[in-house]
Amino acid sequence: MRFSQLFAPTLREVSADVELASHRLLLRAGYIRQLAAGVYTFMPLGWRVLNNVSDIIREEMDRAGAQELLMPAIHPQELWAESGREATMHDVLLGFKDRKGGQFYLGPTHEEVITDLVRRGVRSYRDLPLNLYQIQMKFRDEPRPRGGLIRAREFLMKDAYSFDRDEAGLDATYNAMYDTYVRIFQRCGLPITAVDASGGAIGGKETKEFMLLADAGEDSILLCPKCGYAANQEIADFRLIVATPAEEPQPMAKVDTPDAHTVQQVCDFLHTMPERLVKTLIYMADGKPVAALIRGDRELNEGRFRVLLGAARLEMATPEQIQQYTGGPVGFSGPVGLTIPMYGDEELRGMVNFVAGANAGDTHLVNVNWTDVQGNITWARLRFAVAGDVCEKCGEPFIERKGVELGHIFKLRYAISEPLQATFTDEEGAEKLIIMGCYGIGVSRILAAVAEVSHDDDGLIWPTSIAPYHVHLIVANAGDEVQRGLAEDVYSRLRDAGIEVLYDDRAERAGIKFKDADLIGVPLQIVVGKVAGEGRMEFRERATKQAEMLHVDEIVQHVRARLA
RNA sequence: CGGGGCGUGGCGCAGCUUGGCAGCGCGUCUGGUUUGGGACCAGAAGGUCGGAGGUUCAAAUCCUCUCGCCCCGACCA
Repeated sequence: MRFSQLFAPTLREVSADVELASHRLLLRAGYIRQLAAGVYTFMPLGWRVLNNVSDIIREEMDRAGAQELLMPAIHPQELWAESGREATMHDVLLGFKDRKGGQFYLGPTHEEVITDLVRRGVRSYRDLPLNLYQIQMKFRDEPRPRGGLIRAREFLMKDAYSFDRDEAGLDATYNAMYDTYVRIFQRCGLPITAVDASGGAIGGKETKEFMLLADAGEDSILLCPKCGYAANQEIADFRLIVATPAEEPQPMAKVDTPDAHTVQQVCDFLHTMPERLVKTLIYMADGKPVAALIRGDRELNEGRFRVLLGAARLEMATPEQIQQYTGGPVGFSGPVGLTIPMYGDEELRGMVNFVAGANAGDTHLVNVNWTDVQGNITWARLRFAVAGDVCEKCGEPFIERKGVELGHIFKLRYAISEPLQATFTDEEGAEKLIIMGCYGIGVSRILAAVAEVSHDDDGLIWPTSIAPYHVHLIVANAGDEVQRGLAEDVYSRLRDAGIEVLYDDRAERAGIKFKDADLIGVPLQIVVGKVAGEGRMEFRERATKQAEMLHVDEIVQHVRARLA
């Protein structure tokens, strides 16, 4: 490709509020342009990288026996109603009505469509197993798109869905996908950490997320430096260490705490610390009120709480509901005198003389002890693990890191096949539900992820496997006949050898071309300049900036050796 | 959803507090000098100041509404 014909408008500067390095550099180097919040164009360079990533994914998926297809992005509302996910995923669904008034959604994911397809096409155990995938734009109305391609509303995704006869079949497919994912990320040059994760709204335990550890990430990951255990904070197990109380219980007392409805306000007012306070959160679990008790400085793990309750829906109570069930306003709830079911975080059992709400306006209780609480409390692990908590397996303190989720493999089991009644007939003639798995990769997010981990002050640095071109050839002075002639010669020799080369033939000053080359980040650079008369040129590596002089006759061989 | 910020030639920004001919840098075009790390000189083109309404002799500037974008936080009591 001749740079003079390439549509890659590079930018010297971008808006000051573009913060992430990946976002800024992809914009500056002309890979992407934003059209609307979380909606981007992939320009020729960006699209080439995306296609290289897609090719790697295809090769590895096909190797694992999966088959590619392409499903519609437009989904009839009825299908989403049938699976029950129109309600649970309502907030992220983007859609429209057609001229007859029919409601459609733009696919945020394709379990419904693929399961509908398979239930119509699969009758017998002889038709299984199946593993079908596609690479396609997904549409999600993210409440807050951010960080460029890291969280977009329209993004390219590889999604695969497996259909097996039984658990053993699903296990085999799941394990094969795990290995496939490891290979894919490795080939993209991404250091990935596979972590235990939660199945989100669908539930289920066997699921792994493939995370890039980076500050730009939105998920919190807990890592054990000793045994290698790694998990999303949503699910991380930890060993509880309860300090034995050194204080004698004091008599409970009521105190006025006007206008103090947050933990911090109460602490400021009473001159105490959040860890001396029991916070009482009122939730509605499938319509019934429950209370979660947690230390003032901790965060409730809602997912864990929901699973503990066995509830399908869990939401915070409204101020009106809190008044109704606790007798007090928001911000003054406490375990003393509460009559709704209470669930306490295990960590609280060792607390003495703590502070809690009095279930009355502008009032808290001090020196509360568990003997003051009449109702029954179910003790359980309710809070999130944090850095410093110790590993369940080996007792080593966790390290906490941010992670960007690039892939997710997940045993769906019957979560979709049951509501959609996707069944098959087994050897004995019995009708059984198909057991499913799903496996996603954020393809466009990989573009950002690689940019995030692989760049320097001058620009991007692509790994050869997904770089838009292999070689960036520059003619320092395009007006010089000798230089020009040699550059053209090198250009055709490289192309004849099947090497993808971006040839900067523009009549620009050399400095501009060097800057653009470093920005764009093609891994190998060749500069034809002053010594062109001797048939020699500079060969250099973008990542290290190391350069050597080579003769035109050895250039193809040399490039090949570097690409191998 | 809550809070904050920003919308001004293609891009990045100043001007707004205190209303009075719309500016700067980059880019673009023309001519010349340059030519290995985002050159220099001279000249030129290019903007209904996001949109609507209002106040005023006069609005980019003040007021109201609205749309868009960015950031922080999201029912944490």
